Amino acid sequence: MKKLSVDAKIALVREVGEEIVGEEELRKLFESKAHPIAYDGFEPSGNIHIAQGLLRAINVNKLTSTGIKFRFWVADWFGLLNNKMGGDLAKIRIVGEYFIEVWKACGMDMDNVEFIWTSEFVREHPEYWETVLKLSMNTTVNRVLRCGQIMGREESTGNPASQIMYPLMQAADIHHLGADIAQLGMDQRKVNMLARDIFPKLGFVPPIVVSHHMLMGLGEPKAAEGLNSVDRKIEIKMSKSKPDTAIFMTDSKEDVSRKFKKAFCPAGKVEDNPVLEYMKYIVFERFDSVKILRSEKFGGDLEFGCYKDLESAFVKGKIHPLDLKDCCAEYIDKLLVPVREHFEKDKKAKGLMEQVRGFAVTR
RNA sequence: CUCCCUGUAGCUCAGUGGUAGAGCAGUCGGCUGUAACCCGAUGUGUCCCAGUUCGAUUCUGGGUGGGGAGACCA
Repeated sequence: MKKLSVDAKIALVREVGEEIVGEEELRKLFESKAHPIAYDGFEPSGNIHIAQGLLRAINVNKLTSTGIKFRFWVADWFGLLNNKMGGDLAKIRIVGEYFIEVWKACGMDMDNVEFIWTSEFVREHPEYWETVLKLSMNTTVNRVLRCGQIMGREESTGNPASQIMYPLMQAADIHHLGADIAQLGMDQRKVNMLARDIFPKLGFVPPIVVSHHMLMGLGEPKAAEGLNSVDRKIEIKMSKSKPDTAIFMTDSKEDVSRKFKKAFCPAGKVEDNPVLEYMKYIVFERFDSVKILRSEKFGGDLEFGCYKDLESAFVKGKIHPLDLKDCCAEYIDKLLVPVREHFEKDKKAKGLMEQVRGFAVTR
């Protein structure tokens, strides 16, 4: 691996982080450690879409290229707490294995990624609970409840006490995983901030928080009036509960093009344009040059070497939304080909996929 | 453990002793070289069981799920 300067490393982290809290600490971290630890956690649940698959891999690889080692927290117990897969731990574990296979297949830098299962880790580290209790003593019920959005729950009848446990446990994760950096999505920032606030009281080092962008869903972003920018992003993010506005890692080519065909894509507009967004965050991250195929009737083929050029051409009306859609679908599909192949050829992976497909999706 | 309230379409809710509606969402079609907007179409749902009744979603009882309060400590 070629040596990067601290500035170059920080620049890469900035590419991943839509928000970085503690940038000065990040500089010191890179100056003092060759291999800082970053963590991300995920609840295994049902299908895995490209924001969790492709985008996650892109971000992880950027960070590991700076020397960062990633710890992936396979949050099986959290999934249980959040009633994923009907609260069936056995199913949750199978889905967790399935997710890992997807990342293997889509090019994640597995040499610098370690997967740690919550249920196993906690069993081996009972001191984890002491941290949970101490955290609970240093914050308020209101503050913990305000972290509720990290559980991604929409409406719910009743307020399970798990809503208290979950954020406290997640904060404890950061410490016990030895994470210097909490590298989760913007939807997880509230717990990370909670951890930054409380950790000093317990004598722990507060994490640097690098929050990545939440890829929006393919539908028209609605119902977003009156929300602040973070809440809005969470509201319009890609969600497996709206299957036609999310591209899944194991979707067929036909699924991909059908979904893009239905996608919201206002001509010449950059804001709230999911297709353009996927071009930026995924396609141009993985391809040096992108070709838009058009018949002579519409002006012939176009080629772009970077996202900015494509964006300005689109804004000027030089690219029709339908051509952009077809192009984006084509390139995303190219990225899914190896995933499909893996799940076709690898027996273990194939078995996992079939089991996951057999599970009724709870939420 | 006791009492009160409550359970109707994916969501928010109407409604009637004679086999159920609205808004939003969704799906489909039309319009545009995409989608959206707009227009049109589209709802195999009354928590479960028993009873009363010619007939219950509507009444009664039990069960179960949800919410609230009380009781023990005083």
